[in-house]
Amino acid sequence: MTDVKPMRADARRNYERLLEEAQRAFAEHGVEASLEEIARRAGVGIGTLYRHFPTRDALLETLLRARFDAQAERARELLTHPEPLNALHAWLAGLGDATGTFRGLVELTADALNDETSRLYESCHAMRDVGSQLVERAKHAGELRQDVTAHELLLLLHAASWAGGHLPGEGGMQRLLALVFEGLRAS
Amino acid sequence: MTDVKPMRADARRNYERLLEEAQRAFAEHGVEASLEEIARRAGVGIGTLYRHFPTRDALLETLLRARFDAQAERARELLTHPEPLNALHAWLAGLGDATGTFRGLVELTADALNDETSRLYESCHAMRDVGSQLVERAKHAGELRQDVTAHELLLLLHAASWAGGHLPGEGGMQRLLALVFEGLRAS
DNA sequence: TTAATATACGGAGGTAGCCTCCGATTGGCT
DNA sequence: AGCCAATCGGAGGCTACCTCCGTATATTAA
Repeated sequence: MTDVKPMRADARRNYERLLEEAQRAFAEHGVEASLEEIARRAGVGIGTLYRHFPTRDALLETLLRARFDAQAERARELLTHPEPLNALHAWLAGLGDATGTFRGLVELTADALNDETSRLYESCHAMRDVGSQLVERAKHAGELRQDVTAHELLLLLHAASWAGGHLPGEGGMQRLLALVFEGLRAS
Repeated sequence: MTDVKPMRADARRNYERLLEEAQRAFAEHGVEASLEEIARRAGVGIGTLYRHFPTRDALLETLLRARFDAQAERARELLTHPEPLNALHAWLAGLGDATGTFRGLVELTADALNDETSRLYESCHAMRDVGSQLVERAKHAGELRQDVTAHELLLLLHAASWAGGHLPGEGGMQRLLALVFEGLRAS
C-alpha cells in the first residue's frame, strides 16, 4: 500500500516552496493569511497552490502534523515523570505554547476536536488520547480532582491559550493556566 | 451641549430598519455577517448603511451599549447580595451569557478591553470597573483568593465563554465557569 | 402651494480574496 | 528527438469591503 509515485521535480519544488511561504505567512498574519499572497510569494500560480493543497486546512494540517506528533511523543515521555501532576502541567503548557504560534490556531484546533470531517480531527484526537493518560495518572496518584475529565482539561487549556492570545504582553497563557491549574489540585 | 438636531424622517426610518436587520444578521451569522446583506435586507443602499455606521464596530456598539449598561446595573444590584462570592459568580455567569449571543462577540469584547481606540473600549471598561467592586467585596469577605485580580477574572470568564462557544452542546460555558470558580475559593 | 436648500440616498466602481476550470507547458521516458 | 502524462498558470466568476458623487427628497420659508 501507500506506494506513492515520486513527484515530478517541478511539482516537488513548488510543493516545498509553498510550505515555506505558508509557514511565514501564517506566522505573520495568522491562519487567515491570504492564500493568493502565499502563492505569489512562492512564485507559483494560485492554481498550483490549490492542486497541492485543496483547502486551507490541508495546508495547515501539513504544517502542523509534525508538531502534533511531537506533542504526543512528549506526553509519552512524561508518563514516566516522577510527579504526575507536574508532568500534566508541563505537557499542557507545552501544548499551549504550540497552539499560540499562529494567531487563530486555537480556534482551529478546538473546533477540529468536534468536527469529524476536519482534516485535523485525527491528529488532534490522537494527541488528546495520549494526554488522557497523563490525566488519569495524576488522578490515580490523588493529585488531581477526580471529577475533571481530560476533555475538560484540554478545553480549559485551549481557553487559557485563547485568552493569552488576547492579552497585550507575553506569558499570559502560562499565568492563566497556572491559576486554573492550582484550583484543580485534589483537596 | 449634545443638542442633536432631529434626524430627517427617512433617515430615522432607515437607521432603525438597519439596526433591526443587523441584530438579526449578527445573531444568525456572528459578528462577521455581511454588511451588504444587512443593507439589502433593510431595503437600503450600502452607502446609507455606511453613512449611519461608519464601521462595523459602530454598528455593533449601538446594538450592544444598552446590554453593557444593563450588566453594569446588575453588578450594582448584586453589591448588596448577602453572599459576596455567589453574587460575583452570578454576575459573571450573566455576563458570559451576554457575550455568547453573537458568535465572535467574545473576541471582540476581549480585544476591546486592550484597545483604547475601539469604540467599545469605554463601555467595556465601565462594566469592568463595577465588576471590580464585586471582586473586592468577595475578597474582603474572605471568600475569594486574595491574589486574583478583577482583570484576570474577567479574562477567565471570557475564556470560559469562548470555550463554551466552541463546544457542541449547550451550557458549556456555565460548566467551565463553575469548574474554574470552585478552584478560586479562598482556602 | 411652491420654490430653495440642506440633508440623505443609492449604487457604480475599484480593491481584494476565494476557488474552479482548462488551454499551455514541461519533465521524464523511450 | 519526440511523445504524453503530469503539472502549471491565471483568467474569470463570485462575494465582500468601502468610497465617492450625481440624484432624490424632506423640510422650511415665502
